[in-house]
Amino acid sequence: MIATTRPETMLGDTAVAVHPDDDRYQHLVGKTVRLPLVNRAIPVVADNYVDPEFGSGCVKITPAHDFNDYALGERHNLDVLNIMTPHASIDLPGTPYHNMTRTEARSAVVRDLEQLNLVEKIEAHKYKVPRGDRTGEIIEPYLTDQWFVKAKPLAEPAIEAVKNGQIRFVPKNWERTYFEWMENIEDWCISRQIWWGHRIPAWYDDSGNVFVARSAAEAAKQARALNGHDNFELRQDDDVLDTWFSSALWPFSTLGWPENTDAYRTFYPTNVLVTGFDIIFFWVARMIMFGLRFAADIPFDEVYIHGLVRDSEGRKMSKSKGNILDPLDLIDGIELEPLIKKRTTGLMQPEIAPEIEQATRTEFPNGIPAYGTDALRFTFARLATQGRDIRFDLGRIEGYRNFCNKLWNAARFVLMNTEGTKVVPVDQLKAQLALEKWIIAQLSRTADQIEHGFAIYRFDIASKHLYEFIWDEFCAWFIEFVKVSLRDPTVNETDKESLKQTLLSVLDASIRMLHPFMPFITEEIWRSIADARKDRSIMFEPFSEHFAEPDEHAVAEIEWTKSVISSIRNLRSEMNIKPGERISAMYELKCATHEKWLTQNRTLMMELARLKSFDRVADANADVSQDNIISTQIGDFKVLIRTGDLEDVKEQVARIDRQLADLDGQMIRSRKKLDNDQFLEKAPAAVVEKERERLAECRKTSALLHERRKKLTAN
RNA sequence: GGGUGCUUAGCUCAGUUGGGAGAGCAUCGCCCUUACAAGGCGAAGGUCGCAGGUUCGAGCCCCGCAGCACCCA
Repeated sequence: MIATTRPETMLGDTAVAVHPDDDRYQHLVGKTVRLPLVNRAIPVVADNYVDPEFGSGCVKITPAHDFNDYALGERHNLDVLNIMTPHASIDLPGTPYHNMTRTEARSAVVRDLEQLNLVEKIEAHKYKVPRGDRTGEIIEPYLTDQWFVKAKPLAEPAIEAVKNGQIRFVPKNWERTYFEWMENIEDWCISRQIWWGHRIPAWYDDSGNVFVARSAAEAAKQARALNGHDNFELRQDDDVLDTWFSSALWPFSTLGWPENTDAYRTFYPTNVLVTGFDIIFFWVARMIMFGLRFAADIPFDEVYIHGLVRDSEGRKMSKSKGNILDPLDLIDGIELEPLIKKRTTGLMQPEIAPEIEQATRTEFPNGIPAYGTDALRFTFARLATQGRDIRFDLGRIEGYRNFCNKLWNAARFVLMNTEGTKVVPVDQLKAQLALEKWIIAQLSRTADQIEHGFAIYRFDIASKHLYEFIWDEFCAWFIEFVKVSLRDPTVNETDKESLKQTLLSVLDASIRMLHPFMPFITEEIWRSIADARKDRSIMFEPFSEHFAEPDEHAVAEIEWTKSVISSIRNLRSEMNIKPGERISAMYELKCATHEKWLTQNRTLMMELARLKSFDRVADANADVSQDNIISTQIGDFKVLIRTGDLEDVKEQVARIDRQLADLDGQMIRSRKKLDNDQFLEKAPAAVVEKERERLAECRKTSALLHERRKKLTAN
């Protein structure tokens, strides 16, 4: 008793197989059985392929119409009987099934078996049916003659080239994928039944002899030599080479190979291949195999594997699925209706158009706004992480479009304030002021991080640091500092000129580093910086430059200044003081360094924190006891502000309580750690010290919050 | 069936030899302050899929489970 999902193929059965250990059928192995309908005697064979638990434990074997059956047939030397024509109709002259289509034959076979009372039962069975990508037609195995490339001898040196580090994958873990495939490589079928491509260079004569040659003439010559006469007709193979076969030749065939051209000598091997993981074995592996075989060398040193851009639901973008995002539409923008039209034309399955239209209307109710080339390019750089999927999110590109805008506006400010200022390389700046040294140090650090990011192919890291430098340091702080200083009558003209030059030159250096990520805006800004640049291009300028050692003292000073300003802003916001309103503030200081820093940056603090006065008090605690005074601290530097009317006391108390609860939790954890002898003994000293500092800091803050809370609730 | 990978804030994702988690967008509050409202200044939001283990200490290392994705057959 056997089961099948394709009854018509039983016409091509050439054996019945059972499991070698299956006691039920041991006695039948080696005997023959009679195949109904066509009355063929076929052997019973034993093979591990059979699952004795499944069905009756007997499997019908149709080598010409099933991959597994074919393999089994090879093992047992079975007849291979192809029962169909290329058009999938039955090819069994002399039987009633001859010329039936496969579906007609399926019904006929079932009917005839039923008539013979040979059908035990018919039951529904769910299984995966492979379908053609283009037509949706069901695909079933069919035995034909095709050309294969013997892969193992090619694979061995290709595996070695990666194993010994000649070729490196980035990220490295893709080597596993490569090895997995290469070490289990099977012979490569290179015949393709399509109309375009490189036609297989094999010719057949009338007697079925085959001649592989570079040209028809050469094939004819071979045929003449074999047949001893000219009386034959040669027919070239109808199939074309697998597209990857031609692609595998690409690294050297494009350079003139097999001629020993200049280009070939110069550019083979090249240094890096950038591609997607989905074609590591389709293309990358085959280029390596062919390169080693035909060009006698690896085709490239490094393979950088990037992620695959998917739609917002994580599906692979596909024209036939109608979920593609055209980069040009992201750059120029597109209205909803044209977008729908674009997505629903040329579909392979036109019936899904309404579905696509609905999905498009939901996802892009207003079409797609124009984001510009620079924003798109920068977004992809930021998204180029080591993951395998990049789910495209319009929110991200919008954020980076805003970054483009930010840069443009910052450049406007710089240009407006630096007329007549000469731009110079950063290491030639005079830069006497701490805030100049600070921004240069930040720029220098950013340059290091970018260089590092590029070196390890982490474009996301490189672009992230540029973004943060430009927005969070240059725009948010440096420009604001410069504004204040340029207006400050106590700052002398020499320093102001120097400041302008630093401002302009740091912008210049920044956009040169940004240029690979945002080519158009940076070019435009760069040319605007000096008249002499009108007919030149940023493309030919140095990407980065030499920076002197960062001045850590200046960095500490300005970072401290920033945190004083931030702390005051924080207090103001908590007290609901309007941003424009000038308030009085006081401070208590205990160290000479702070005193010096304060003196030097007092104006910056007063302006950027919107203060009308900023005076020293001897004892902050004494003042804190007054009404409407609250305080915060940066290390042991205390800041107090006088508030107006306190509104929303409840809300403030609630916030303080939340903060206190949070602090309590932290202090408990810290104490627990510090009470643990094992921790003190085994953790590095620096970690222990950090924990102690954290606890001390928490205690200070906690005390301060308690004070503030007491005052709030007392009124 | 075999292989590979993923699961972190409402969404999309970072998190580099293990030392108490970040970004963009969205959200909330206050501001049209002369580069920028596509902005400024603040804020809120996460028992890092679940359950064990190793460790003084785990988002990160190990075992198991669940869910998802892709590749090969």
